[in-house]
Amino acid sequence: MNIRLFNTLTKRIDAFSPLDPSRVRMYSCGPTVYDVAHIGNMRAFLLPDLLQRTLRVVGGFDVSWVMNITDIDDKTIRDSAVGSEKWRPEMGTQTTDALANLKMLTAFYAEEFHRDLASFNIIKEHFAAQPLATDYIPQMQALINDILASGYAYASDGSVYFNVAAYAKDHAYGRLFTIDTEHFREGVRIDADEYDRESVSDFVLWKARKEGEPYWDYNVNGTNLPGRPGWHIECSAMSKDILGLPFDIHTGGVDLRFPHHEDELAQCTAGYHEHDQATFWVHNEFLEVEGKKMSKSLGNFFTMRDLVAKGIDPLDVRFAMLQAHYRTVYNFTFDGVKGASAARTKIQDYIYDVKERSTASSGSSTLASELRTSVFTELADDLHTPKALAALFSFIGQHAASSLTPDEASSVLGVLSEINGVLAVFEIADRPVVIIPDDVASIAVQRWTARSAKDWAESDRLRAQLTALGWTMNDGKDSYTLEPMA
RNA sequence: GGUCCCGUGGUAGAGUGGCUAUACAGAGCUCUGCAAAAGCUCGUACAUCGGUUCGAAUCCGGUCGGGACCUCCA
Repeated sequence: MNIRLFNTLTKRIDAFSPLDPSRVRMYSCGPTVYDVAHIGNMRAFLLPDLLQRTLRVVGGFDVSWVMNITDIDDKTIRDSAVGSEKWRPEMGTQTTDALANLKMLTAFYAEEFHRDLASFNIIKEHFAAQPLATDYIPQMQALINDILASGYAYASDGSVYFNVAAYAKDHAYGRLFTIDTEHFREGVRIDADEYDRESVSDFVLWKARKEGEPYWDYNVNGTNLPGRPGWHIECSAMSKDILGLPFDIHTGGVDLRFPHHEDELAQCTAGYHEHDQATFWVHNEFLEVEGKKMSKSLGNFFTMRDLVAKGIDPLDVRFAMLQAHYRTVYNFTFDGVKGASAARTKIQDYIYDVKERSTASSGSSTLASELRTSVFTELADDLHTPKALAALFSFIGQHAASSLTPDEASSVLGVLSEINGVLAVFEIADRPVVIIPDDVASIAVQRWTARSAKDWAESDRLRAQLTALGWTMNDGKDSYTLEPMA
């Protein structure tokens, strides 16, 4: 099925097709590993996951998905410095080697990051690579050299800056973001002591070493400029090295459109002489919590760990996020997650029921292909997950599991499995076997006997006992089932 | 200061110039000894004030509110 995507570069929904028909190459801006992921981060990681899954399952493409890990920046340096309050014993023992300290801190949070991704069913097998910025320093330095050679950068006090004005004379700057040059930065406070650059809009490619910070030597025309890479250069160099330019899709949060992505693009044009770093740029909107911007000061800032500690299943959060389109602000609420949990359970139960009715065969049926088409059409339309879920619910409402023939059940199950290949919030499996404790089982037997004898008083007494033990007894026509109460 | 986006029922969240989103929660009904499950039905919605129109929640403008970017930020 053909996939359409909103492209920030063209500012409209375009039909997608990969440059190389054999595979889609996709790069996602990943986390800066100085802390555990919050739910806003999770939404940003959910978008590329949904996208790559949709490309595979709905589009039928092979996907090479790369998500970088930024392990060198102001925050990771700050938090890994000797004497940092953020240092935790689990990270190891700090030494006078600043780079080693940085590596310990970032390795610790990278590990946490992988755990958070896994809890969201974003699985490592889907990644072609998860490169660390510090492993690509030579490539970054080479790119900066190329940009210098092109005349779009200058060195100043040991740092190297990108010259936006010079670049803008020859190339479009502001392709992903409409820059209002008339009022650019008017009224915006600028840290006066921070820069030696020629223009406030110039951005740093290489930052001069500060005492006590990790650094790499960098030979520029015979002069050593010890320092570290700027943030934007990391993604340009890694995406080119791993995927090659231009590649198909670049993803990130809306906040990255400018300056991060705009600058990545400019660097690739200036240094690699590629007009397009990527042909499609896809950005997810932010989320709010209870209608307000998530912030620590408002007390509505939640990490995945916070939610898990509250007893929330991360997959319920994933499901809740699927109910909103990725390009709209999503209002995260605890009631919403509770509702999402109920809704997810309903579909999961349906899947169990269908599985029970299905045969081993995996044929096709009109019903199944209707379901497939209705859901896939929505996913193919700029990842419209809310409509995809609505289509799924409508199908379930119209086709109770009990109404399906075994062959239909088999084919429907196959389609549900395909759908779950994108949504990734269900399990396609037999209903888990409930382990019934002996005392519960024996009371149930007694109650069934009493009930069969129409001894309602005794029957109700025993039901109360089961309820007290946390079990619900469901009376059927000829038999009963027991299930633990939620 | 500039440039944008959004404001839908108890909640989350689609969509559309006149025709059921969907889900959760709630109410009623059916089925049941009772219950559970399941099925059926239902409810008060489109921030506000004007304008355009035969007709607007949907288009235009003002107001109020939330948010984004211009500055590290998913």
